[in-house]
Amino acid sequence: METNFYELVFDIVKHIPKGRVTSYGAIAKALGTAKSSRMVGYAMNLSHKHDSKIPAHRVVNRNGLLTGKHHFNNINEMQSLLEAEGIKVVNDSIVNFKTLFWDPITELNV
DNA sequence: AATGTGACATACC
DNA sequence: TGGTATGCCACAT
Repeated sequence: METNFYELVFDIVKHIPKGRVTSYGAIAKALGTAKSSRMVGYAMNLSHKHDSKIPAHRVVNRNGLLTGKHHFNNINEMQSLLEAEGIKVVNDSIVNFKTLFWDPITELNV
């Protein structure tokens, strides 16, 4: 089998509704490995290896800060993608992050 | 097997 | 308020 962890992460990220965002910790927690929040981001870094489209721009840290934008091809691209989804981003921070926050546990595991 | 690492999170100074 | 430090766990080497 493949590396389940990444698969699970990608699966959740791909299920993030358009115009919504979530945090690494939330995903990790949804996977049952709340402590591996770092691995979630790590998985995203490898997302480019996966042919699947991973909206990594919808995943930010607990502060709603676009910490991972530096890992994109273009730093501006992450914010542009978010704005394209209707998400307001100011100073690399997501506006109304708490409102736009999408909890995979609540949505996927009702 | 052991060591290093990290797109986080939390605590402390 | 902000930088530093540690924990944490799964993957990479």
